[in-house]
Amino acid sequence: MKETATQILDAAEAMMRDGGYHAFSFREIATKLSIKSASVHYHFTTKEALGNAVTQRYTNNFLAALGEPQTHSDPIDHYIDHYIALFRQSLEADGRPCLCGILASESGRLPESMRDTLKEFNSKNLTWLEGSLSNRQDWTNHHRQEMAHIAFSALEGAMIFASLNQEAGHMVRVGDRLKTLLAA
Amino acid sequence: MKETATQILDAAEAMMRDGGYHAFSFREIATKLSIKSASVHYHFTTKEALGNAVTQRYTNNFLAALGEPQTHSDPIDHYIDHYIALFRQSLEADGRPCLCGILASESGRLPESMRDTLKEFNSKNLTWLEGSLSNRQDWTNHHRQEMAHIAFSALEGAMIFASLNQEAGHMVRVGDRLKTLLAA
DNA sequence: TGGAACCTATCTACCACTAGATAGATAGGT
DNA sequence: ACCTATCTATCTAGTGGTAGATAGGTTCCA
Repeated sequence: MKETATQILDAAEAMMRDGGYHAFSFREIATKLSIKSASVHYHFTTKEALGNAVTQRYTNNFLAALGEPQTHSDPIDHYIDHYIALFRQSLEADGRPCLCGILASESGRLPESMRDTLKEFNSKNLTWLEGSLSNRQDWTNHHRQEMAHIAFSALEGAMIFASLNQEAGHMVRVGDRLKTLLAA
Repeated sequence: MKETATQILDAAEAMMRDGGYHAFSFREIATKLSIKSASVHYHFTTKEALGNAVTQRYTNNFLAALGEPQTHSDPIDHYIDHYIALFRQSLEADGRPCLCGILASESGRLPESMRDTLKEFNSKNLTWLEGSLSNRQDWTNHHRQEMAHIAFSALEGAMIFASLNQEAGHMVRVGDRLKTLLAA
């Protein structure tokens, strides 16, 4: 059996990816794990602390799965496939979109500390994407940056769209088309 | 002075665009308008009703501002500029992103009726975009559809990203680059 | 005088969070 | 080997506060 703290993180992540930070409660997590909400507070003192823990774990997992783009010299398709596959997996594994996209969209009512974590997720993703485009030497730095922004935005947007329609296919099509745009 | 019902819709829309459906309350709206929460219930019986009213008004305003793309024969830049300008305005007017993007991202915990309204917003936007691409006769229907999907997803994603960073510039850059991609 | 708009007062259910207790495991000293 | 102290993880019971919602009264204008 997994550690309780891990189970709490898992449950909170699932709920946050369903409806964001404001759509879950300690009680709901407790009920799901057949413990009391006080026990959830034992592991994570405040809701903000739990939210940050979930977001940080998600970010770390995501970045770890990305790896370092600079160390390879594969063709660009390889990176883009890899990147898109991660987003796709996130959605197809349990029908829930990327945590950080969801949280970013309610950033206006999020604790400051969580906004910082989200900004880090975004900037690290962009850095990775820009790095993976570095072997497109026919592009200027500025162009690479912009294309990275487009790719990231489009994937986040597509995932949200796909989750509303419960249709991972949309995500896949946008991803494929994006790949041809970036590798063309 | 505006009608109370309209003021309620305005306040609710602002709050929903800050943090989504779960991040505002009748009491909060009442306080902002210096009335009591019971009076808000007089105008909108349930939260779901208010949420739907806000979403439907937003959708209608947005679609009305879009107009009918088929009736013109302007170059493609015109449509895209027009479309992007709407998203941009939404963000720059009050620093808040598109309502429907935010709500879509918490669709997992939204009343069914609101999900339907959101799907309508999305499909009508895509129809409009596809229509505006119809004078790209060098593209197949399928290609036009995919490019419309990409454009829509990228703009929604970019807006969410921009709102997190309080930086409308990002939105603008993605929009411009997108335009060149569609008009190229 | 009747109805629209708003009120007071209240309800039930839930929220995040805390205090205090307890069972069970672990560790250290004698 | 036993005792003591501490730690972990959970509990019960409760805090003050807020959620959405409602019944019934007041005000005011046409």
